[in-house]
Amino acid sequence: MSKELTTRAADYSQWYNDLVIKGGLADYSAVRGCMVIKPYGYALWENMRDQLDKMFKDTGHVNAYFPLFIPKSLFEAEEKNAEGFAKECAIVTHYRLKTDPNNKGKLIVDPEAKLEEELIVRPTSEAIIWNTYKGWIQSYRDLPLLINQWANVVRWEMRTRLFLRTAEFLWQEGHTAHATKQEAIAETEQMLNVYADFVEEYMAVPVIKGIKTANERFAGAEDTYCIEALMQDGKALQAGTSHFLGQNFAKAFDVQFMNKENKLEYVWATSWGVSTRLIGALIMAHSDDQGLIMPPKIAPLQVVIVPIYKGEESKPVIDAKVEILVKEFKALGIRVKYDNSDNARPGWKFAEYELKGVPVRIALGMRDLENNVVELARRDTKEKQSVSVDGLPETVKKLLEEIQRNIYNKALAFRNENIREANSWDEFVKLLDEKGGFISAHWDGTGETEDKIKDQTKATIRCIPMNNKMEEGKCILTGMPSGQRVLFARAY
RNA sequence: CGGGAUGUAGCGUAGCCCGGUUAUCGCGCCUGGUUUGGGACCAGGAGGUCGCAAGUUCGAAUCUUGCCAUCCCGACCA
Repeated sequence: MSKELTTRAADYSQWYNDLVIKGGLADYSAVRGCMVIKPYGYALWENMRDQLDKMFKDTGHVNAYFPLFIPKSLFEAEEKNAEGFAKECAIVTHYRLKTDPNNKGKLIVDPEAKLEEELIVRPTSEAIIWNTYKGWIQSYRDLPLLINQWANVVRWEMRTRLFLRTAEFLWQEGHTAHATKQEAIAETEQMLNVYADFVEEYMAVPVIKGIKTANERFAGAEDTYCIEALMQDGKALQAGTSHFLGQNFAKAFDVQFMNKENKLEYVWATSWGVSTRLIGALIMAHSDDQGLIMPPKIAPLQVVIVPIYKGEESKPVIDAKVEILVKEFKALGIRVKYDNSDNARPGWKFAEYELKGVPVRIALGMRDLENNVVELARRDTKEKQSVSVDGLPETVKKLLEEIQRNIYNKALAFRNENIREANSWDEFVKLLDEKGGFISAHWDGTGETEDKIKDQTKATIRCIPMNNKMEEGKCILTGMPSGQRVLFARAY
């Protein structure tokens, strides 16, 4: 099997596709715009999901599950939200097939099985959830309601890309209800921080926390908070969003509660989500021309051990030694695989596990055993060293931590090098075309100007950074006064 | 959804323009052997709805039409 990878310099998009496919994360499917997540990719998602799930629960949330289908009348209740998603909805109109009388063996939609009311396949679940919450919330004592669901959603995208934008994808969506505006805003901010902590600490991808402009805001939200990451090609990627929904959904679905003063009030809402898109961010933030680079904390496999044997008699000796090591690794909670399969030689295995991004590789043969050492190779720097077998699990544990730090620091340095200030339109355009990355610039605060900049350069305002420095200046396009810089970038 | 490209064994491909024996080659796979410190070698072998469906023809991988999927560019997009 040819495992030649396209290089980043030759064709960045193709490089990305090659990593996803040849790295065994996902496959194309027979369904337009939908992909198959393969076991290796799904194991990565499971590790991400499990950690996030723990963090959600640590902040007081519980999981539930709501239906895939949403009656059209519910879907349209919150107008802005419905409008925002209308163009990308899949709709169920019938509930039965029948044999084609004119073409035996083929099926057609039974025209007599038309639904009274069409069902929308959820692009997000606010509608069905708020319709349900109406029945669950009567008093301030029922609040806050802090629920998350792990689910699939469907958005009928015109153009899809593996993990980054597919018609169906996996995600989690948190939907909370609160008695006060302040509490809902605090929740929105808290979950943004949870996302940022997760992405930085576990995925080793540095993010910028910020607030979206009105143009980029979630349909139906009062405010959308986001974390933005930078990819190696200089394009930004929205890695997660957290929305303060105000009372928009409470009013649309008539969700009121009795407060302590015995007065009816509409509840305050938030929603927040991250998706399998994060896997795309992970790939594009760290990987190189040899393949994927997995951050140890969420890598499906942290360590692979490859035996190097000469003749049949040495194999059992190495197997026996490794068996002990594997037990020790597992005792320390290290995800390890011993690949003693006989159908590939060591060199082939080395290349294969580099492609898959396994953080640490251990090779050992008789020569090593005699000297009580192994060859320890790290994926991020490709460095190899000979280390003692004594205390090896601890050595590896420390190395995994070091790799996690290193790839984060590398991504952070790259991100920081690629935030540049622009003080004129010419400079802005030049930076965008020649360097990419985030461009920090003044903007007059209007949607019109933002649209014009987007039309002319394809750059959008990624966010207004949190705790942004206030600074008088002039909008790079219109010259109108501006009180702070915002971050522009071309984005995925 | 518009423009461009692609689809032949698990992967990568030749053949297609100009229709005509048994569809080419490499990798991988299976068997046996030799091997194993950076993508091993020898010998033998298996594997094909030529993306799908109609049509033209004595005859279609090759020509025509429709459809499906993928990639790139655009439009679109929390």
